[in-house]
Amino acid sequence: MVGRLAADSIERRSGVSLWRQIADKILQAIAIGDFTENAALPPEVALAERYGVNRHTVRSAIAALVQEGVLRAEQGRGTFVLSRKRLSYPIGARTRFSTGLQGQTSERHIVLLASSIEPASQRVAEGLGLARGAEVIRLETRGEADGRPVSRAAGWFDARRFAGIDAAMAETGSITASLARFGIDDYLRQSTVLSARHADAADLADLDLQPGAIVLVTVAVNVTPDGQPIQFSESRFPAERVELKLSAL
Amino acid sequence: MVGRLAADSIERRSGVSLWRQIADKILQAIAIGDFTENAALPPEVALAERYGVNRHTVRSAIAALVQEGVLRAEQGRGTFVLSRKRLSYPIGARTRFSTGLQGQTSERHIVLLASSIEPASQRVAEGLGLARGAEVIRLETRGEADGRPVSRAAGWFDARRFAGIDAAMAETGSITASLARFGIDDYLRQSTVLSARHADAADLADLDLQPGAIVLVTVAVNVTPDGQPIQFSESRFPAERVELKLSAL
DNA sequence: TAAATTTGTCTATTGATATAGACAACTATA
DNA sequence: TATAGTTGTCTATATCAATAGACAAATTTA
Repeated sequence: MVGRLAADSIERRSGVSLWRQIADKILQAIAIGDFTENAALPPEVALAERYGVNRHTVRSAIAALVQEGVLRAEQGRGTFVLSRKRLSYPIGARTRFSTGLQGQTSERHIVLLASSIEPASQRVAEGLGLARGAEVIRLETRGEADGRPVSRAAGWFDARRFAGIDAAMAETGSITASLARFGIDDYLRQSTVLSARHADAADLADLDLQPGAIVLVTVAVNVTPDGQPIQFSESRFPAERVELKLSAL
Repeated sequence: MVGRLAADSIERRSGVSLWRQIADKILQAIAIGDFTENAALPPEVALAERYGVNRHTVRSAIAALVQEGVLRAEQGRGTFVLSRKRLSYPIGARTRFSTGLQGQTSERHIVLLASSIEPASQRVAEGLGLARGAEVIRLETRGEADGRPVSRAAGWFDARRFAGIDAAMAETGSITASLARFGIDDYLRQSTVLSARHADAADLADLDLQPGAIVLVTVAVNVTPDGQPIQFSESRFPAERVELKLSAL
């Protein structure tokens, strides 16, 4: 089934280099739990044989993962798994950043990277039920768990209703707490649309990824319990570090 | 924003070739609605300039998408968009294949590709609440909409409780209808875990993809209204043709 | 009809990717 | 202390990916 390391399947002249494909497979095997932390990877020659490629090609894949901080290679001994399994990020009616990751990480927080006021684009206006061009506040945030970026999000709010939410966010470091200042005690996830793509230059910088990585993208609308839209957001998650757990369905 | 064609961001020596990255971006722009059906793409020289690559590199990307049936190039005239937007596949408490795609496609159905009886693997046993190694029935299916594959799934059922569900599935072409024969009138999605990866050889064949494509993967458990697990499943969706809409949370 | 625009084809060159083989350096173990 | 097993480095070669330039072929527009 999905991505056991035993899998055959390497595609030539696909536009994705063999070393990147093999790196992907190793990452997947780790995420799935085929290798626990500190476990030794099979030796390079064995991997090369398994995938039907040259040993040097396997070495390129391993070099990329060492660079990425996932593996550690020791001459004469072997190559070992450093990283933990993927975080399981919950998405449901009451998705909240920090509560969802409890138990999986010792530390997590949201950093406000930037904020601005801008006219609403077509899709933001639709999501928030505003006229196109109406003023909205945009908050750019990054979610971090144990010091590693696990999400990068842009959130839009009606500028008239939520004037000053940028300052509140900077102060509290929490969307939930910031909304509470505007009398929003509870909010629900109304809709979420999910897609995946290759990371672009912005993703690489924002999420500290290596080129060629895959990102999961969610576009969501949060509403008050009576259905009034309050937040439109687009979030990006590194597929190699995060899986999305759809809960409370 | 996500993948406006205006975006800069092409990564060199990433292990993903420039032509594949550009093909991805064009696909995304189409999916997002930047190009409607039959619309003309910008000329090759303009695309080359926009992405900062040679015209021949853009041509490689276009050639791949022509091969894929997404674009049509006409000498002297231009390059045109053939394919429709991505399907929006709903996932929620009551996810059903054919009801969910109503209105988006004129035709849709599930094909039973294979079935077998096998001992439950660790994760299947966990999902179904069975002992590891207990007999389970595996159904391999493909979802098609307007003749194009939009999903590829494996579903596992307790072999004792659902003996003969493979025949029922072959006959009815519907999981819901097959379960009804065993007295299951209603079932709910208990959990869904979502990830993304590069397509492997099996995905390419199963979903009729070109090498280098991305697949979304869901692993889910369906339960009866009183919480009894009845189905464990793993589904793969071509990210270029399908987005997942998380609904009714 | 002429000019401008656009895709198609060809040649040539450079750099990244992948293969092949040999051997050094380091570690663990018989 | 050999020996086997493993990662690290080097050279060489072939193929793919990307750049560069020129011109042909088809279509649209002035």
